[in-house]
Amino acid sequence: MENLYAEIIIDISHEALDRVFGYKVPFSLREHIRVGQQVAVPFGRGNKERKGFVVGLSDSVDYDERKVKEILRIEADKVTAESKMLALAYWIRENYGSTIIQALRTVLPVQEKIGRKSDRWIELKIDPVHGPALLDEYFGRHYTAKARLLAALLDQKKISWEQASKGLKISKSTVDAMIKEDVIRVVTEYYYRNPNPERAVVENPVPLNEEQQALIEQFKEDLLADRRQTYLLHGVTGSGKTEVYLAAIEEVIRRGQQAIVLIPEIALTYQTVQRFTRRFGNRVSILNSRLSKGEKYDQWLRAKEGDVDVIIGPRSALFVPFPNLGLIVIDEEHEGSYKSEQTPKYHARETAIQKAKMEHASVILGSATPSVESYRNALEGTYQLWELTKRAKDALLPKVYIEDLRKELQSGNRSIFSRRLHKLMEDRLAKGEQIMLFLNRRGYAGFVSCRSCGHVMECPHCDVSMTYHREGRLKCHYCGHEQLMPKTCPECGSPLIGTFGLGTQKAEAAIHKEFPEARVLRMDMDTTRRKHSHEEILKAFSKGEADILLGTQMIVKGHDYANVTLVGILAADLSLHANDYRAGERTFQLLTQAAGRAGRGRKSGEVVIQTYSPQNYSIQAAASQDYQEFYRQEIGYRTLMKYPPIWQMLVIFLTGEEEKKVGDCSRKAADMLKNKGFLVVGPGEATVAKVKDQYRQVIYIKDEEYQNLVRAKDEMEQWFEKQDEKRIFIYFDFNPMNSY
DNA sequence: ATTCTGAATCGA
DNA sequence: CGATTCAGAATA
Repeated sequence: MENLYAEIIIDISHEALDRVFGYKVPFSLREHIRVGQQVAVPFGRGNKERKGFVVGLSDSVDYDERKVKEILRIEADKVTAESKMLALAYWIRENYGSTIIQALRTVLPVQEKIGRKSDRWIELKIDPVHGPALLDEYFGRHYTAKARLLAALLDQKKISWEQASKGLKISKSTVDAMIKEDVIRVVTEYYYRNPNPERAVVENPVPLNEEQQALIEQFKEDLLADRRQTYLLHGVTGSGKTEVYLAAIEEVIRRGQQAIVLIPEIALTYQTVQRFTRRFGNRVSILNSRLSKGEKYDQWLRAKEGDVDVIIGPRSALFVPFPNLGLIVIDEEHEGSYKSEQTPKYHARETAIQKAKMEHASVILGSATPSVESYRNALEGTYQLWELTKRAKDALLPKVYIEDLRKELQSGNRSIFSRRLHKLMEDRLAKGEQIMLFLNRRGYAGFVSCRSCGHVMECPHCDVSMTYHREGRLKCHYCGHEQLMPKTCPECGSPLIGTFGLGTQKAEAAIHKEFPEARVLRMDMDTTRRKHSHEEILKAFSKGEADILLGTQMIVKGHDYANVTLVGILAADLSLHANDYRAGERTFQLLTQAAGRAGRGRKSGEVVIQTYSPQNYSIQAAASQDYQEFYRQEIGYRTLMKYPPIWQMLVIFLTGEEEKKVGDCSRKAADMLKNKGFLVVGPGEATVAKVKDQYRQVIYIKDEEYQNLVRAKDEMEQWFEKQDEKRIFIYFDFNPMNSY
């Protein structure tokens, strides 16, 4: 018989090992080995045992046959990657830059098989007709334990092991004896761990309005005509996007297919799951990092075995192995959390579209403020544009004021509240209506500096200012370094050293000072550290336990409060001055969403946006709730500056301990790339030029074609290999979501 | 990532 | 000159 060989990817993430190795399949594994399985193999000079993925099987090997080693065994407790997952992993590696093993780990977020949970039941094996006779016999012989169990079984048919041992005090030997007598039997029922806490009470769907119905009709038509495409569902807050998702998923389930629903963050899981469970019952589950290993594995298995139709989760839930995927929904598709922060830095939206293409499924992207990329794709016809223009019920758009903080300062108002916001807050507090205050806390809130000499306290390992925390401690957000706040300035010795900028704690203090009667709930990193504190705070607020909810971006998402009639955005600019090309887009999205929180009930709402740049188009467009106008301006800027989505951009990020080496290497790399004809910007220092004592340089490459950037990445990798700089590390990020 | 190898360095 | 250290190569 011919030999069988396997192509194997070794589970070590290193460029030099980023290729297949041929191994002999021993005779004993011949029948069992499959592509995608994880195996143990001897590797390296010491034949150290390593894990690997089988990515191919063949009857020949492209290597000196005498040197080919044998596979040791198949790893039975590891999950197998299906071939479609392997294909997706290769696509991710190609398009985002990583080793294949990193890509494989990405598409297999659940790797470990965990033992199944089960219940043991004791059942009667004999015909109950003979029960009373046997019971008499037991009593006659004073077999009290046996009699107790038999009596209970005659009464209940089926008793759990738990109840038998704890409640009836039956020992295992009694059970064993009765099994031997063929009187009873023990059955083991396996069940899935279920992390969905919702009771499956299915309600009738809310009837769709005309707009929604038209979209679903088109979706049905496309399914019938075997057209699969990506739809961009653009609908203002409160226009009923979720109803469209639900109806589309229902169509897909009706055809025996399954759906994946991606949400931007875990905090939104609870409310989403609630709505989906009300529609689809217990065939809805969740998959996210908060689940235990066992729960994760069970959800993965349920999906694979067809026990659920819908899986809800963040980015990584994209990789659930449904047997017949019909639809992927990406809610709030503009959110930055859909881009992975670790290598491979894949974008869940693009990857979902690729996955859908491979599996012949549809994709629905939903947002009130679509990403510029997606909206452009929709306008160009790459995606199908779906618009929802009517707000559900009779809710009105809120009235929005822009307040110029420069003018406030000129007229002597040094408070964090503009006069208008102050007046409106007084009004709402008097009427007993609720207020949300939103602090766009990105950037320099809470830094410590000296009023005499201007010295700013910086982290000794990173090139950033340290943030003030309670109890006089200074913390670095980049490396976690902590030190005590000095009493005097370390530069000039002046005692006038203190915190500046606007943080949530400071804002809370200001509210207490100006509105001493108001009850305030603060929601930020500090107050939501505990597991469910997030939900608790929001629940308390919705129950009316506070008048004012003060918080960072986390308060603007998803929640509806009928009694909130005033939303204040204390400093709209902070996100505007981030140094990346998405700053305007992010500001528009944040402001639009924050404004959308006002007046979700009967009462109409008002929104006050406080800013130092009242003329900025992102702020203006957000105030008038005019997405098209924002898009028109933004796309003009992107075109002018050759930024995505008009052009494509690759960030090459180099770090190392020796400042000069990193600089030299970056310069040489940039020169090399320029010589190859790429449009190179840089190299330059990263925004934060040093983190954890590692110096950071960035090079930007722009091109009209994404594939050329992939080529640039490949060129860079090859070139870097030759440089032999062991102490420098490079990372790639395509069309980045954050600044460098 | 880990191991093995051979060259470079060290100490007597 | 043997022992020790270290960078480099190879991994099937």
